[in-house]
Amino acid sequence: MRYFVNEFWTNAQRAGHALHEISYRACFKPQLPEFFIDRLTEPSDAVYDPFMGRGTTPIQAALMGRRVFGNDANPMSIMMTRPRLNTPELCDIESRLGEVPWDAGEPTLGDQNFGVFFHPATLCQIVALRSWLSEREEAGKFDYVDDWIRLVAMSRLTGHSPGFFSVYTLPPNQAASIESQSRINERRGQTPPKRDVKALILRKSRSLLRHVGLSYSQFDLYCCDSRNTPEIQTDSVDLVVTSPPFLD
DNA sequence: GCGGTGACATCTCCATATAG
DNA sequence: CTATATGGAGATGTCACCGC
Repeated sequence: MRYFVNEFWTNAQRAGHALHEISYRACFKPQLPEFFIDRLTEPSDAVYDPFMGRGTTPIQAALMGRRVFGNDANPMSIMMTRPRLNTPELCDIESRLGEVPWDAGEPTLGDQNFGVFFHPATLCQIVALRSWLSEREEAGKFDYVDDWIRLVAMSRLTGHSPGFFSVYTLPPNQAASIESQSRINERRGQTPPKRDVKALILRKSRSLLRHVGLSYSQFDLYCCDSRNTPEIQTDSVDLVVTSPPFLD
């Protein structure tokens, strides 16, 4: 048995299951919920995070065979968590990506403001994917493969290496305004290069799924004020692991 | 005015994994 | 092995706004 004492924030403790590797404004290491889930629950017990954020606690609990309850007031949380609790096969992702009409994207004037981040051809591909996913949703065809593709696309939008859709910018857990990105481009003497959206989504998917995937049905995710979650029955949860909203 | 404050705004450096 | 990709509950600098 290995004990990590006050070592949950160091680089040495960062390695976890590949499914955790989604950037977010703030994210604790999976070893933290793992530490408590391991000691305080048994398989099939229910674990709940009322402020799940990118979903580290639900993902880790599911990996450990626990039942999962998750909640966050931010609707993006479900988009970032749900696809990783029920992962598609790589071949299904690839064939679905093949259905997207990548050349049909028509950026609006508003979209074109993001030209400081994206090459025009890349922007067209992003817009094509966005429209296609919206149409799938409206037609009631949106499934777990689409859910996965949306998550990976969101996680690839901007970053500071060629694995992202954007030109070099701040790290993916940070945000640069359009004005500040103009300054970054000028200082570095750079313009956004062409990027292959489909290829990058596939590459990140391969990385996220390089360990065993998750096919898990025992999860309930909500987008509520955590003070009022009537769907979660009294006494139905064995352990709460969370990190409440913080001020920095 | 003045010091303290802020789910701010902007940007750096380093450990680790992986490719070659 | 070396080179590159990638992720940072990070590390600082601004500046409107507050109570006094």
